[in-house]
Amino acid sequence: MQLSEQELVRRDKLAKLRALDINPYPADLFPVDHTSKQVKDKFEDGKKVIIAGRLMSRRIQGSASFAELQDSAGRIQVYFNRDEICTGEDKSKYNDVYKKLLDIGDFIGIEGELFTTKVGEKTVMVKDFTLLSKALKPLPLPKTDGEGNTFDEFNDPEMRYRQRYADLVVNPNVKEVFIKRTKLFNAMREFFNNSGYFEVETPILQPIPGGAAARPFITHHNSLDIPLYMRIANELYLKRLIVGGFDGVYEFSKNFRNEGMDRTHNPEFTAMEIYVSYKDYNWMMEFCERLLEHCAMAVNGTTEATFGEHKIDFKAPYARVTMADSIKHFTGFDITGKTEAEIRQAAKDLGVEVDDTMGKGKLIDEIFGEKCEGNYIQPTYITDYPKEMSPLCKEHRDNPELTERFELMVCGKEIANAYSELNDPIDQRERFEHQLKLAAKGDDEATEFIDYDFLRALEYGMPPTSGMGIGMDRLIMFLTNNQSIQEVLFFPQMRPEKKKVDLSDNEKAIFDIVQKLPDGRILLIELKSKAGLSNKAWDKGIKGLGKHGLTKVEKTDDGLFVEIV
RNA sequence: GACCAGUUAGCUCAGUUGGUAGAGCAUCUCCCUUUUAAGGAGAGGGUCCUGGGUUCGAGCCCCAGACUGGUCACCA
Repeated sequence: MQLSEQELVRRDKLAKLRALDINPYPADLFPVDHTSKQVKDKFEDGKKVIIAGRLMSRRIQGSASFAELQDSAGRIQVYFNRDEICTGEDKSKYNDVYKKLLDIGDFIGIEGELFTTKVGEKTVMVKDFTLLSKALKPLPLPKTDGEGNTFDEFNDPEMRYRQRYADLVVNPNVKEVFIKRTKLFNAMREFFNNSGYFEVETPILQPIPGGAAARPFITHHNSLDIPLYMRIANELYLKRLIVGGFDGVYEFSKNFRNEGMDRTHNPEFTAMEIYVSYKDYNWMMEFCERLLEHCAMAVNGTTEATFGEHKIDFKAPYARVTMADSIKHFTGFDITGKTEAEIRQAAKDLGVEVDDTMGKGKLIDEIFGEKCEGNYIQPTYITDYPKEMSPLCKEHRDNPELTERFELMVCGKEIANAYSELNDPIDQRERFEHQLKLAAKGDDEATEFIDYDFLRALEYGMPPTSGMGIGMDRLIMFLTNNQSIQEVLFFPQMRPEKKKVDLSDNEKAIFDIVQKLPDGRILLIELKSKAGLSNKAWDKGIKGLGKHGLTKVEKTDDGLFVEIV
């Protein structure tokens, strides 16, 4: 492993600390009694506090120094004064340990007294300090001035996502996003629990990946010798629980889809699904808007949110538009009562790309996606989707071509999807079979598995039920104004980091020659001609060997020599 | 999958027609007892993403590749 100069310096300091009999990684608990925030909130001159955290900045002025300590709650200024820390003759704890052997990033514990500086900064006067953990790698440390301008921000997305731990230490706004994420989950859970619904866990490893159409991750169970799939949705399992007699069940479900990755898609993501018996989708719309209003308040303290250029308001109620009305409004074309051929022609006339594998439902969805979806900025329910694209949804009570389904659109993106759930087992079986036909025809969005156990459950009888799924990652993106899903996942999926090759071919070729020399030493010119490499290859090779510390070039009066180190 | 952009010191970034690789912060040494992007003086630190090619000479030009970001395509 190649260490940078700064890393070597820190390892050297580690050794010096040990030589002074200071354990850089002590086992003892440190009796912290205040956070940085508590120090500031309950500030009293002269109060004794014990705090701990990372040393994040230092301004050393000879025998006194100001520094900043960062803990989970923020930062607090601390003041190191030589004569306060070293009350006797021996000043080495300040002069050597503090000034020379501590670094930015180290965890230290401090016992001190509160005071206010001449410029009015609440500060902890250090009476004694303890090294709690030495940092061997320098943090990518941004600086912020008095006006909040940040300099040298650690902002390379690749580095930030690969080293989220460093990102969280140096970018406080990143931590804020994840705090809000957890607040969202807590608020939603609280809302459901207060409504009397029951949080459950259902299988992640499923023999049949149902409840959605997506390519699953496949794995294999050795003892059973069967394929298993990582769930793409949990819908069919939650419905089984409604069959089993629960009134309302919900689950925060990590789902896995083996599809493309981009700004809004990660292979694993979190959906919340809830099913409530004896309700329909109209009730669910009312429930959903109350839920989101509650969550927005809990996360941001207001129902309003900014997303990119848009101001959105989660205050209930939300507009409701049927899909047919929406298409009519934005295209002038009325899909009501039209045949598949007529709709296909209309799509072509509107410039929407369609092909012959698309059924009626898919065609309507394409038109909606292309011409309408993007227009809904404020939360809006789009209702009454075509039957063909909703195989788990109950037929509309007034129109057999439609389903009782809504999606909630925000900023042109879907964040919730809900049905009056289909509970007619015979209809459900026919819909599944129809999906199989669509899949055979080439529709890659059609489900190609039939879950017969789920059909058996329905045959025992499922009460009328409304269910809803919410994309939690998307929702938190809206609530924190992040355009990328990677910003709201601690550890977004990345390609593995490339492993460094030990020696390149050029380096090997040259090193082989050097190794075979009787005295391990040769004129550089001679070695170059023996290697027979192109100028560039030679240059790269010999420099590379030097870097790896395998050979060195020595200049003497007789010329340049290469020798083995 | 396609196209565009990027990859240079620990971090953020410059880098001239192709001619000894730079700055700020960080690091190291010295000075400094109420500073706050502290200050002053000095020093060290580089696989210019990788591999080929052109050239007397490549961070820069050409080819291939890796990774990242963006846009599009895909995505119940």
